Amino acid sequence: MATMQRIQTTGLELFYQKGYFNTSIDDILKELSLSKGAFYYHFQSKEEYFISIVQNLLFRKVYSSLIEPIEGQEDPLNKIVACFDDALETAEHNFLDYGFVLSNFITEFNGKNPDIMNYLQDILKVWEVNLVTALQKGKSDGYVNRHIDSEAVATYLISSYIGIRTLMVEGNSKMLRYKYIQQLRQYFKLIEYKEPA
Amino acid sequence: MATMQRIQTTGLELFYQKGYFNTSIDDILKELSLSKGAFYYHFQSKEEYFISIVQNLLFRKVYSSLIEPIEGQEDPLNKIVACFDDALETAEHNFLDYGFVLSNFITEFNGKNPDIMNYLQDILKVWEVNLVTALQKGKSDGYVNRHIDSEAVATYLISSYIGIRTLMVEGNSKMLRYKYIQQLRQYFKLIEYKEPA
DNA sequence: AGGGTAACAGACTTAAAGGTCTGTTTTGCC
DNA sequence: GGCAAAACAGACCTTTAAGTCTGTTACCCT
Repeated sequence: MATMQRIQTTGLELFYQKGYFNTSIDDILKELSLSKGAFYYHFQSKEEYFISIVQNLLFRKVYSSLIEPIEGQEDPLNKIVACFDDALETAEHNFLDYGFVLSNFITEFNGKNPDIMNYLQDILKVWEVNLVTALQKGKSDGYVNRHIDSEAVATYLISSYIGIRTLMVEGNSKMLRYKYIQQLRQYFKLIEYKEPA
Repeated sequence: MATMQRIQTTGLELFYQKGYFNTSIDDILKELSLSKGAFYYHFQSKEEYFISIVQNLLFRKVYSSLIEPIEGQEDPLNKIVACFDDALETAEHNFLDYGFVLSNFITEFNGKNPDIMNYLQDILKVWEVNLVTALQKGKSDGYVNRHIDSEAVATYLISSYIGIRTLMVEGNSKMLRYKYIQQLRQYFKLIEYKEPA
């Protein structure tokens, strides 16, 4: 793999684990057995470097795990449950979990770097739009109740996911996941299409 | 106000706004026009200082805004909605919002300082226990459906609250709050006691 | 083969941050 | 008033981290 990509991959891992401000360039280079020269040959600054990670790796990561599995599918509600459950299972199996990458960064950069915040919010926006689209399609296809507010549901879904991932860092993630999915299913009972009596 | 408390109060504000690791002792002292000598007379280290803030100010803050308004009240579901709505309104009126203090710190310290993590998780635990108790009491008092899993509901509530507060940092907090409360009410329709037919 | 450029090594500079230490001021008390 | 202890000031030390710069190695192309 090219050096530049290796630096990005390792950077995302460490930034995720320790946070952006708490991870030094030296930490990353030590992990890779590389030198300052190598790093600053490929990137102008730590900030520009981080942005490149966000736009490449982070976006792809969120997309492939939370957006793509739902996009264009039939039966959005069950797909969403399955997708969220998969994502939580992955998190559960990490020995040490560090929360939801995207929301961690949003928390870390809020009020500090509006530039980076925009890139992060963009990813959230794509996710939200995709959920709304899926719900609307679900209405057309007879899976979703036509009276629900798709945008509000999408917001609520994202909120709860961000929150449960934050809670899961504490340890008892298996139980949390179970409870969460259980309540998500309950919630969806209100959202799904009901046969007219 | 005593110097020690002033240092704590200002510290919580700055830690909240800029994060713990991104706020220097000098930042806080500059804000207060105090010197290093004053600080280290009252506190042993930055860490011990932060812990004192968590145990005093942070706990009280969470307790008074999210726990106390629900504790021991009748009709828990409506109380929870009102309480959450109040808390979100406060956040909404901050020109610059920095998210939910408690979950911000949890995100920041996770994997870095298990000691501090415990103190933070303790606050979460108190919140959760209180919600569960309120829901159980609601069952006895005929406000809450006896078949619901109180612990799962509490977890789901905390998750969604943490999440919506994270989302609200981006700006359009008024709309987010509206959508969130709307969906929360929907969700509670499943939870509330239904008159036997 | 050799020259040129891309890719990298690593010492160095500069700034900031946590913490120490010595000295000074203020306060409470007899 | 005087004195001891609490409360604070601020220079200083040490470490760390971002970024620079000069020099060296590896690779490609004719």
